Amino acid sequence: MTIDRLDGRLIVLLAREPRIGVLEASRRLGVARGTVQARMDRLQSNGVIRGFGPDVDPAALGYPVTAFATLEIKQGQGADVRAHLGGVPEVLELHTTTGHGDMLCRLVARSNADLQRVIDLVVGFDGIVRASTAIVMENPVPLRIIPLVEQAAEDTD
Amino acid sequence: MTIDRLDGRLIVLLAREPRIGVLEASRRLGVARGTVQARMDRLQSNGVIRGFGPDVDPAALGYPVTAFATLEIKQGQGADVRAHLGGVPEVLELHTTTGHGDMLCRLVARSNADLQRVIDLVVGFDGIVRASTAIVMENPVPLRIIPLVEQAAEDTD
DNA sequence: ATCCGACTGGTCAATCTGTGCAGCGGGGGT
DNA sequence: ACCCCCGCTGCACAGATTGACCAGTCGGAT
Repeated sequence: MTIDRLDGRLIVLLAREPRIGVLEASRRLGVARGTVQARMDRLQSNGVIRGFGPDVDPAALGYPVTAFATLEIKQGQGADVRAHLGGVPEVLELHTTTGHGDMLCRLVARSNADLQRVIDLVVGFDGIVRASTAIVMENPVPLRIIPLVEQAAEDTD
Repeated sequence: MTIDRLDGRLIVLLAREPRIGVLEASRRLGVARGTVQARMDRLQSNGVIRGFGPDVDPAALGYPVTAFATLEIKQGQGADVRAHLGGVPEVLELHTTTGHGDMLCRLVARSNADLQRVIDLVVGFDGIVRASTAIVMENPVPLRIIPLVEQAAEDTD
């Protein structure tokens, strides 16, 4: 998929004011409503826009501590470990990677003390050989997509 | 902040069907429309729901490669490094952490070859002493929040 | 020259939103 | 035991938005 400048502007607009409607968006972008509708449909069926899920802040839910854990897995235990971690709510995402570890996961916890519980929960599983954890102190760049969208839109013309 | 079961059900519903309106949501949850409106307002002003940004898939934008880089920073260069990385669109998020590295960032690239360019861009900066990169192969658990929301809602009663 | 896809600008009925209202009930404080 | 307050309900209203159409225009490709 490629996106053009109008797609880019639309996505940025949606990101900045998510509650905006199709009509208002068309006014802002200076195009007809039908165009915005068509673009949004296309972006969604292309999979560029997966959806408009609510952006929930774990900290506000009582989970202010974030950490990343690098896991080393016993050969052939990958599927079991995936299933195990998938069942732990505090595991927000899980990746299998190249490099020193075999997996990388993002964890949240209610406190530093609670993080110990979560780590025990995660690591206390047979297929996991070793784990090393990095606690997040600051988040200078929160998960963002706009700069990339803008670059992708530029590259198209 | 704490959330109750109704908040939890509302968030889950919004996550599953983001385009749903207040009226339809109230029907599904079996409560009055005003209640849903009040809950949504509260969740948003509490910061539990940050917004409803479009969920953009970098892969669909032409950036199918994801990697995590652990960076070691020269003493006192933190602010400069943050600013530098903030200016790179391919840096989707950045954290400062405890542990072996000093920072952890998520990168995307157009290809494995392109990843080299991105890494050079990221690392080619004076304040960065060393970097180690892990390329993501699979993503068994994509970023999710629902299980945590459900747990938080349970814990409340 | 012609076709085609994309965009425009307009209409239509149906629906949803924001807002305000009075009534009701339980939990908590006095 | 009593009363107050807050949250929820059910309802109403005007105004705005949506999804679905349509014919006309435009530029690029064949």
